[in-house]
Amino acid sequence: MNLPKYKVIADYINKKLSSLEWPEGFKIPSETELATQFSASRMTARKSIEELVSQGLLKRVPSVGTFVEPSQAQSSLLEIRNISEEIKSRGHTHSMTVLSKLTLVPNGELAYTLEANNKKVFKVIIVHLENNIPLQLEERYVSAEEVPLFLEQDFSKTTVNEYLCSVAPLTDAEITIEAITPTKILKHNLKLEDGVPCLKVTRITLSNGHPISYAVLYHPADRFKLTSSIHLK
Amino acid sequence: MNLPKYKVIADYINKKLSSLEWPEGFKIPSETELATQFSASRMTARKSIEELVSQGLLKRVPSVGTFVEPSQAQSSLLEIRNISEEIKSRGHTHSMTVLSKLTLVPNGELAYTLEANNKKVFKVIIVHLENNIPLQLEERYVSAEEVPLFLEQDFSKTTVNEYLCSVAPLTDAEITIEAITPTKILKHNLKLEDGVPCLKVTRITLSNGHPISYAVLYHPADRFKLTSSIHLK
DNA sequence: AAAATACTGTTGTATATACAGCGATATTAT
DNA sequence: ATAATATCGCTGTATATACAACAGTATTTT
Repeated sequence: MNLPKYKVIADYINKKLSSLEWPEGFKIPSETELATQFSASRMTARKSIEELVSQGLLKRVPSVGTFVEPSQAQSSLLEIRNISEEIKSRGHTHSMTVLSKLTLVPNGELAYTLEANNKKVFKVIIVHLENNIPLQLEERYVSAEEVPLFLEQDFSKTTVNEYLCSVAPLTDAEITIEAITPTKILKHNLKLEDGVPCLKVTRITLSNGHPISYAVLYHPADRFKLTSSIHLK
Repeated sequence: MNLPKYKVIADYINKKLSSLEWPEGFKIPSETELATQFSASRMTARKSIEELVSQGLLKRVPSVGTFVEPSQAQSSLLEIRNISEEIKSRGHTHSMTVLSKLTLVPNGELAYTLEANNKKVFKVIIVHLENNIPLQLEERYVSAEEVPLFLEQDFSKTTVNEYLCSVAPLTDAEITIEAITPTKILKHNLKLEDGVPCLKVTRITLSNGHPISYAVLYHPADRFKLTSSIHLK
């Protein structure tokens, strides 16, 4: 690993925050102090702090100092990935059908988000069924570099996410939720009635700062809701 | 006005973007070009660009250039309540129109979720506009018992959430997200084209274990995405 | 004792500079 | 023609430096 220096400093601060060594309201070392501590220039230390400020973890008060913010509400949106669990918890049967499985070299946005320029990416398309009725179409792209044995798995038995969790620590996720009008193919695969819109959930998953998976999940609007409980601190 | 120079440059870029002079996909001038144009240093021009990148308006591709992103509303899930902040952070104007304001005694599910059997509940319907284009229809039910002075507020100036936050600590939220086909009234109020589905976000907010608000937020699918970054512990 | 003043620490803005990494293009060699 | 090589442009990181603005504290003056 060869992280840039400002990341190193940001990681250091992050650790202090997550360990609560620097609790809510704590005044963290000044830019100058951090700079000398890490033999960096003040501007570099500043950049680290600003990253955390933009994440809402710190707050700056001009002429006074930088302080630890109250910890944010955390969303349990993670449950999205566990469609299998969710179906089983309703006492229904969950099954999967693998529609396709292939290797490609992406270009454009996909290459960019997966940091896979001129590198191989695996793609699978899977339909998740609840009591044999389609509930989700999963279109999944996985970095071949990060997860080389991906295609050898049997995804009618193990879910993609279960497998990914077992081979790499998933550290970050970026989720986008949209409402869309389904394409013809989507309508066919999800056995949709005319006029039923779709929920489209796009999820980019990172493992230690590197993207390993790009998932697009489609749900029929008439059979699916996303729910999440959040405790606000 | 005595704006710092990097703000001046950022405003300049923003103007180019909102006027569509620099359309989606356009490669904007490089850091060096902007710097010389404004007689600033490269680092200052860079700071302007980075501000807009963090707002999702621009995207940088190392060694290649900086490009205009497709304009789409973005919101992190925790900021759902803060649509006003979100719009302002994009340098756009946020305005609200109150469509209706009334008191009712609910029955059925609403009475149940608000724990308001035979009790009064306030209802308001508000349209949120970004640059005078509707971006959200808010249908809000608030427990009269918990927030007795609710209807006396001017919700064309203060958002409902700002007010609720000021009178009660919001501790928990339960969010449901759906895709729906808009009703006629909804189509009219959000000025929707035919065939455009809607994102429907339902949020029940609790204060110390008691529900105080039931909100239904509708967003046009072609103008809005919900995004959320999550750090997985 | 109270008020005015100076000092120190911290963040905010701005510049000039340097080099690394990489994509794209042009040039040269095969 | 093709392949190897060099060059250029652009972003990314890093440093050293300078000054402004302001809060809080210490010191001096009244």
